[in-house]
Amino acid sequence: MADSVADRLLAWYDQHGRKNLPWHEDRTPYRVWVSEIMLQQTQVTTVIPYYEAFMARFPDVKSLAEAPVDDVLQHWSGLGYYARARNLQKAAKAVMADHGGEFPKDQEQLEALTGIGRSTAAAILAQAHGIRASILDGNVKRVLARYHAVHGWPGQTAVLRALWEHAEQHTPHERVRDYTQAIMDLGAMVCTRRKPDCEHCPLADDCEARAQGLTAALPESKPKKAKPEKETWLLMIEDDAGNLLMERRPPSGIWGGLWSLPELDTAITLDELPEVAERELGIACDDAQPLSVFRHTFSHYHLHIHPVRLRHAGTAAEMDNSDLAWQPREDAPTLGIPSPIRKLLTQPEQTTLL
DNA sequence: CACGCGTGGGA
DNA sequence: TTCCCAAGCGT
Repeated sequence: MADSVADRLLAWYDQHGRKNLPWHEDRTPYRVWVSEIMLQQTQVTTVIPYYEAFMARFPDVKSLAEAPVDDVLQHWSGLGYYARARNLQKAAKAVMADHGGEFPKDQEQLEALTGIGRSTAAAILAQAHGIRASILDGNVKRVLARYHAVHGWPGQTAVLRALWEHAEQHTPHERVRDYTQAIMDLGAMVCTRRKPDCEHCPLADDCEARAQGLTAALPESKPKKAKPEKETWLLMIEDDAGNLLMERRPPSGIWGGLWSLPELDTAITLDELPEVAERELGIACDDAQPLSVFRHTFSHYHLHIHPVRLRHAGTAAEMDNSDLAWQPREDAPTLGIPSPIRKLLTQPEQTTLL
């Protein structure tokens, strides 16, 4: 009989595993936690520079808890899934208020923190404390779905239950920290979604998917729907000094909590625009000019964006509305701004024409 | 439970 | 150009 899955993964990890990622040094619960949240649905190479900057600005839970939310969102700007950033700070405040500034070493209490689910809680326990806990991220799901030839899409309850069961069965009692990293690394480096490198896989000998010729077919993926087309109108209101009017988006929905251009979700004529802007925003403007329409693709839909330029005569006064702010067009470094909007502001001529 | 939530890179 | 995906979680 071959060595256990854990033994083979650990031996492979010693030879080939990733050990020099930024969050591998000084594995405090805080540093592990921030890395795990950033890495949710986000690739390692994307995360690295964000992680470095975030840690420099917010070196510990206390600094994160006490920071202005716009400061946190600014450091998340471009990473996507912005609820993660808001939840991160909410959890940091809870750690300060309810746990004396120390992360609980308990799965249940970790999961009670906003944004920490079963897998992230386990990762913190295993990586920061070496406590035996099982993770099940996309990499592990793929490895286990193939090794055990689990059919069905991982969103299905029965499939998820089976995968969690396998994950817990394989988790060793020793070297949990390395094992957790090892099985993720195998999924990321060998047992990849496309073109898996089975020749160099330590689990190939008794991999069920390999034996049955199902490697490419597993894990199965959810049947997808066509992306709907949506439309929106964005107001680029500029004053005489070249400042643009920005508006904070509502906390839920796309780009929640970030700063963007004032938005209208219904078409209106250019003639009506100044009146609507005055009524909705309290800003007097004129000279409405349509710019080139462009299309931005999100995960679940396409968005046709109609930018309209408006002029605000005079220089902007202080706003009494905290969800509106005048910002220089070139750089708005203290605010979290979504990438497509940032692009529109800084290089409007380079946006794709329709 | 199904869906909403972003972005940049690769095929 | 277009599609798909990558260290999930909240609702």
